[in-house]
Amino acid sequence: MELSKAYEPQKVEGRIYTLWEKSGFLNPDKLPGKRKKTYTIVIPPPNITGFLHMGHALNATCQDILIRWRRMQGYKTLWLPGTDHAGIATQNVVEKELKKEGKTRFDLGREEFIKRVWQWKEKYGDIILDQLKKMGCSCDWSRTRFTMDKDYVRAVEAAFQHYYDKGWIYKGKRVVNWCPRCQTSLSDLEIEYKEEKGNLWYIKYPVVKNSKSQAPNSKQIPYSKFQISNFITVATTRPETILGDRAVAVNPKDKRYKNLVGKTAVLPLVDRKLPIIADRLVDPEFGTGAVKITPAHDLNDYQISLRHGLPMIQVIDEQGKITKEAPLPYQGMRVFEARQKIVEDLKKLGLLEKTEEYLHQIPKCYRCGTTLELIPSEQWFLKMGELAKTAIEMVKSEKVRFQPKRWEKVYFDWLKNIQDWCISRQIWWGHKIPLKGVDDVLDTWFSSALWPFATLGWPKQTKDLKAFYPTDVLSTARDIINLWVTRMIFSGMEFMKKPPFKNVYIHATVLTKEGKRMSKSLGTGLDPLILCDKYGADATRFGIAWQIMGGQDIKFVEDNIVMGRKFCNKVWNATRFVLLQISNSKLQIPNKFQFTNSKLTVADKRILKALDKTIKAVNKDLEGFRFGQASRRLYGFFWHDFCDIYVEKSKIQSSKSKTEKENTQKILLYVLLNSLKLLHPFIPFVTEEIYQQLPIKNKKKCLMVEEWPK
RNA sequence: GGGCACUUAGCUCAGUGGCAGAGCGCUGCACUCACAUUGCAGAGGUCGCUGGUUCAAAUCCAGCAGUGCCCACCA
Repeated sequence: MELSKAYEPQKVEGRIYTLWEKSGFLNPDKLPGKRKKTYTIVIPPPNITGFLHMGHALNATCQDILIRWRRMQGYKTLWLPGTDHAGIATQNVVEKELKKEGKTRFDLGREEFIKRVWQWKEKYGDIILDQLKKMGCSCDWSRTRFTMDKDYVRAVEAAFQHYYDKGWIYKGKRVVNWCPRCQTSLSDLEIEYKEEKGNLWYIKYPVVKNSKSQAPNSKQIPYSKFQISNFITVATTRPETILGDRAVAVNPKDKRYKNLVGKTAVLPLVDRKLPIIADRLVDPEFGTGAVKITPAHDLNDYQISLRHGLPMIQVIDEQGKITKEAPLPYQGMRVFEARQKIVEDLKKLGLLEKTEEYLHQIPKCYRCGTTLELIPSEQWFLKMGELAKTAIEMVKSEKVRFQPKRWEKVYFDWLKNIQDWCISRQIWWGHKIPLKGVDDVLDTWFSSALWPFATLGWPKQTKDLKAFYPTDVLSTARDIINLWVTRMIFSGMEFMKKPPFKNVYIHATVLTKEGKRMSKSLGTGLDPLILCDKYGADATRFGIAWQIMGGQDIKFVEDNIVMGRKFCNKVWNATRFVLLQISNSKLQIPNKFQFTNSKLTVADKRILKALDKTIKAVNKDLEGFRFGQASRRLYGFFWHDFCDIYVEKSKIQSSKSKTEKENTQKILLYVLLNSLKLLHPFIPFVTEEIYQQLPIKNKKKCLMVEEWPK
């Protein structure tokens, strides 16, 4: 047999992936041998709008290394793939398409629009899964799931019903984050804050003259029907919301305003009476120490309003426009427009004391970037009390372990201050809330929360569910610890009475060389498939794995992929050398014991010992999710111990006896074969290709199902 | 405002108490040799700064400076 002079991944990868698919070994039920213990990973389902980015590539590499390693160790391994319908994200993409045709989703109507989304899904939804194949991922494609499959819909309905029957789902009018563009409420976790320059406006509110007192300086002012005595100044970043004001609040300990508490202020432009109240939430250090209270459009103010029994007035609607509750001149104006006019009007009345520049965090929709409004709205909520308690307990008792451990803190901090989960969304693409007369759909994460067991057939008690639940590892990004991981944990406990996984591996974030976030919109993204084309999928995987050190973020440099490519070529060529040394007739793979009684040279003993040490160390590394250490160890062993030292020494044969020469040949083949096995989880294509071409007798059908070295 | 990380060679990073390391890049030499995607040799570092603990500190402790990320109701 003949290997080309250099390894050419383009000629190999497609063919080898087909070999794996045809072998059936991606499916745990078709793996050879008796396999009692299972090892399961469910993939974090990428959005159907998604394309593979470096984060996916890294996560896919980690998961595939683990799965291939365990598969070779004799586990019944399942890596279950799938995609998420990603409510808002997908709806937005399809809406953008419609926009090109000059249409909105309302032109089509709900039913027609959803049809459109399904068409889109059928056409593009699986692209990202094909990209995972290019990376060499050994998922069981026969079990691919989608969060809106018929069976999955049943799981979502069953889960909803369960919570409903328990009385944990309720309807409530709350001030929620609202995206005027997506026309839906959003949960706290779906907000992104962006720092923007704004102003802090200081506005003078007249104070009504106490009817009993005879203050000499009281007067009637032209713009108010009330007699006023003096003014109280409040500071605000959003003057347009004054239209919805219901009170002015100060801190109860603030001496400056002691006399004013209990009196009444007048809301400029509206001429509404506002009680002046005291509440501990008011920070006397900020602004003037007096704050306007707008219960309908601010979360703090809403809290305060509950304590003081203040009613809401909604002055901003779902479109982000001023409502009819406001005075006529402002009605129908967009928020920003109204802001400018109100500031002008206040200035004219001499009620604008001053304006300061102010840098603050503006809430944005994490899907479309539109500035969010806070508006009161009827929504469905899921009570979090018991569920949160269970979730905390699972991690505290170490039934679920975070890896690295420090991410526990993010998890606990969120759960300890948790609010009830707003599970309704006013979009069209998603799971309809299974109640009569409700058009809302469920938050995407409600269905994602069921992923580890709904994909295995729940609520039916399937064979798969019994065999593969709970899973072993969840490997995911840190930014969805609370959006997703937390919710899977309490859902798993609620419906399966067991946590959905034993380990949560929070992988590194891939940054640019400059330490910035990789993002498509900023043009700082890097397409892993381009790297695969340029250097090969193995090189890309190895280069990525090389950089995964202790969960530290990775400033990505291509240099490591170059290293990966060189390494694959080295493995290829070392094989060529070994094959030249051994005879052409098919050889039996030497077993370890054959060496123990033979006459071994110092070099022989050294390489065998080094191999042994490497096997043990790599196992330990992988058990601890230390992918970088494992790849460096394998690299060092193969390139230096094996190629530079042992192979080079083997070339000097003149002084050797016949036995020694035979030993050398056996050891070359033995070490090579074991190296291929050890390297296979990291660089599966090249090692499989070589294995397929090795002229040895007792071969398995694929290296993928060879026995892991012991 | 709170939290979590990070700072070591030109670049990207290992090393967590005992002679400063890797990959990439760079310099020189070597292609009838498995591999020039190679081999051999080499240059390159006050381990962010200041103190402390120790026989011994890149490593442990304290403080400072800088960078990044996350959370948060300061209007």
